[in-house]
Amino acid sequence: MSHSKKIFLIDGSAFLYRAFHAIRSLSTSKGHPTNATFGFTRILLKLIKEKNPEYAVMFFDVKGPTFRHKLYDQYKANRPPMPEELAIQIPDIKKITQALNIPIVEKQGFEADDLVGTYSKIAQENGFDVVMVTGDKDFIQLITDRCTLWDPMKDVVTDLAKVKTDMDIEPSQFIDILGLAGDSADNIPGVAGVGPKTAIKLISEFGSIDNVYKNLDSLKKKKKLHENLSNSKEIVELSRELATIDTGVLVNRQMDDFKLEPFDTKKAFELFQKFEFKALATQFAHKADKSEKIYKLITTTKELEKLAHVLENKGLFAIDTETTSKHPMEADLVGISFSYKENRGFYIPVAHTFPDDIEQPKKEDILRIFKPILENPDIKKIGQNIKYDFIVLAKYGITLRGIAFDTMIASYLLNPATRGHSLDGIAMNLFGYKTISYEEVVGKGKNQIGFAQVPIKQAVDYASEDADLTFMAYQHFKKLIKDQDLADLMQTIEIPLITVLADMEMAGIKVDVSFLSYLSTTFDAEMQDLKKEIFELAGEKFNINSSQQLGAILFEKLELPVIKKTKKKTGYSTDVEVLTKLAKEHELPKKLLRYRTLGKLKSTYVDSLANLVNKQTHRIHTSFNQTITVTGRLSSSNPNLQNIPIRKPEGKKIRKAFIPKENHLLISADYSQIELRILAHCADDEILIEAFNNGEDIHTRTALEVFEVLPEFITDDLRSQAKAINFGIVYGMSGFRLANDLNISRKMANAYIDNYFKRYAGVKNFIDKTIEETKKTGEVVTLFGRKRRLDDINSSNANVRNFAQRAAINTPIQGSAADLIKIAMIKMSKTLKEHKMGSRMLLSVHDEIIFETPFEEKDQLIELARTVMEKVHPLKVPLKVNFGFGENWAQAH
DNA sequence: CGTCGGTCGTAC
DNA sequence: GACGTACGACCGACGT
Repeated sequence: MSHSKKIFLIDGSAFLYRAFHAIRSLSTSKGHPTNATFGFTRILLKLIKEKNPEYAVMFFDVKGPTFRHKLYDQYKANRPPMPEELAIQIPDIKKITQALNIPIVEKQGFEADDLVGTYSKIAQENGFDVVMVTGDKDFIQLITDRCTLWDPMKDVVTDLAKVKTDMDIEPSQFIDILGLAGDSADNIPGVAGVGPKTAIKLISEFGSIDNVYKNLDSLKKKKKLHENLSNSKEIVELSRELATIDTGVLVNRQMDDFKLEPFDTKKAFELFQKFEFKALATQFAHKADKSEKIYKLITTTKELEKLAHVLENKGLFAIDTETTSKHPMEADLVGISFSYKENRGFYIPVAHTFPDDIEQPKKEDILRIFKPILENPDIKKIGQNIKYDFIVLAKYGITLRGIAFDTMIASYLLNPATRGHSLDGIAMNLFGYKTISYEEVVGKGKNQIGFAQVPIKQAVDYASEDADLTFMAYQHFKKLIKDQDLADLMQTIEIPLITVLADMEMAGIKVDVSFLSYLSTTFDAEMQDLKKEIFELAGEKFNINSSQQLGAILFEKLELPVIKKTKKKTGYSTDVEVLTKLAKEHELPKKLLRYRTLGKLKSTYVDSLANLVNKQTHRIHTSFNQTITVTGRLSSSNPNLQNIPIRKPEGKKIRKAFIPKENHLLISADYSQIELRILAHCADDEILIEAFNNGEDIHTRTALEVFEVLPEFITDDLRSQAKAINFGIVYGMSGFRLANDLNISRKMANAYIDNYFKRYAGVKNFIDKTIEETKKTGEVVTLFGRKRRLDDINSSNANVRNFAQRAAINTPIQGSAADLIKIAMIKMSKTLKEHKMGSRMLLSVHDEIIFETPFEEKDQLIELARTVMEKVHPLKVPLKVNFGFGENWAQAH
């Protein structure tokens, strides 16, 4: 077997364009386009991965005229100039090529093609096999038994044999084909009426252009062709010359210059970070130098005391707990790690069950030694999602005090639009550091073990690293948070909120399990009946929960009218709107609607709630997530207690299952129209402010203004239409949507909106100003300085841009409301403690707080909560809180 | 057998 | 195309 060396000659310029057009839009969060860069990088990595080249070189065109322009002034004259979006990516692309250590060659006055041709020749003379990496057919002329063509995007190889069989020509004859056919992309004319097919036929028949013209007479039968050829002799010569790739460019590089070096991983990583190629960045993350890290296992009493002493003296450290569950209310402590300095970490095993010969310290000793420090508010603690650690430690009688910073929250505040603020991700982003993954330690799938079963030696590295990186991330984030003016928001709202939420999660809420099981049974009974009837109506059994199968029954078998398609156009829509319309003409959709309602309630609420009741507390402990939403709202999960039904009677039954503990009431405190009040404040709108100051019904007032009728003519229907308009304003509504909602014509809906903006001129002005400002700064800000970047507001895509515009209106309103209720919760928590109340806050549902209050405290609680919540922060309009109470959540509302 | 996108429906 | 913010159940395609 011969082992001649192989070199890859890459036509970089061709790939620029192909990558640019293959990926339509991609850009960094700051709006810098990266579509071409990404596509280019992908091709390059594919090449390297699949072909593992020993030698390679990348060629680019150089701006400016080439010898072809001198031959023919119209050369490439029809080409539009390179799009600006692409031009600005070229330096990026070159940087990446350099980081991957692919040599770049360019030469003034020549195209990449000519350099490929020249080096192809030189390489072969030096005994190399050559692969020309390009999608451009012109290169066929260069193919030899030692030189092939590879199109990496289509993964097609063209070699000598293929040229011969497919076209029945020698590669060198391909130039003559181009000469006859021309190339519209390069504005090379060729012969009129002769395209690639005719050209191939002619050349394969006659051998060359010369011979075609020598034998022109034999084509006389084909009159038109004969005529065109006769008229084009000069042009054909020119075209042929233009299509000829120059293989004799004067160049000065040696083959050895193209021997590849390993990637500059660090540089590549940094570039991928910069361009926000997350998967690639992860792939290129340099394993940071772990040798400088010192992680220590702490087991003896002496060591425990020494560590405690050091932590106390430092006055600031990161803490992380290892446990048996990711749900803190279910979790038992397995170990604790600390770090007070970068690259240092300490791990205290508490309850490992892996049988190794390391003796673990006694739990009582650990708690005794560390409790004073952990509970000392003057010793500052840093955590990554420290609410979790707070709850775990609370189970061991430790109240974590002095929480000063949470890296997860910092990451969130810096960019709330990012999904996920895990320590792994943060370490990657800040330091390009790849952490030991949780899976690496505990395995995954069915082989997964609990952290307690992890050998202590392994746990030391994993757990210490978490504390260490938390500390390091803190140092970085602290500065970033300050620089971005987020420190106030962090210190006065988000950090104090952590323990408030932890208390609420620990408190949980009691549920009437037997009532839930009764609901489950009755829902199920009705569903079974409906199911039978639906199958009879359909004439067959099918999966009712499958919208796809349902669509087939409704629209194909029963031939009901198709109202709308699903978004992806994959099928028929079967949502409520559609089924409600169909219900008028057929029983099946009617029954199905009922089935859906019950099924939803049963599976999403009744049954799943019953499963989430804690075995020890007999209550449901949701998680309030502080780092999820883009606007600053909280979210709730496991279960989500923020979307328990209320609007329809069957749904409302589920709220009856949420009950207070004995001798207590549930009290709901609900901000009235908080978002519209914030709008009134931000927009400084005369009518809105006046209406709220006078305590008017805001929807009625809107009806008066928009419909221009006298108060005595405002019907319930008009009021509810006005309500829809008010909602729409906050969400950045379109006439289309309003028309749909109100079942009126689009014209009418637009007229309402026009009228609204005429009357509420402050609101109109606020919307215009907000969008204008967002265009300049690229971000929106809430009353308390919470930020959300909206770079899409300058997008050239109207859909994307409109979306950003609506978000620009909604975010300050929704986000400021979130700020306010968070402050109210913090103040309420403090107030309840100061007054030594038996009442507890249990839940928060965006504009509502739920309390569990001893019977005798009811009036006091309401009075306190009213004061705290209504006076939470002065606005240009008063804040109003409505209270409800009762022996279940349905009554309290 | 897990993952993930699509569809649907619940809340504020 | 067409109103903001969430969570989650279920299906079905796809990959291991």
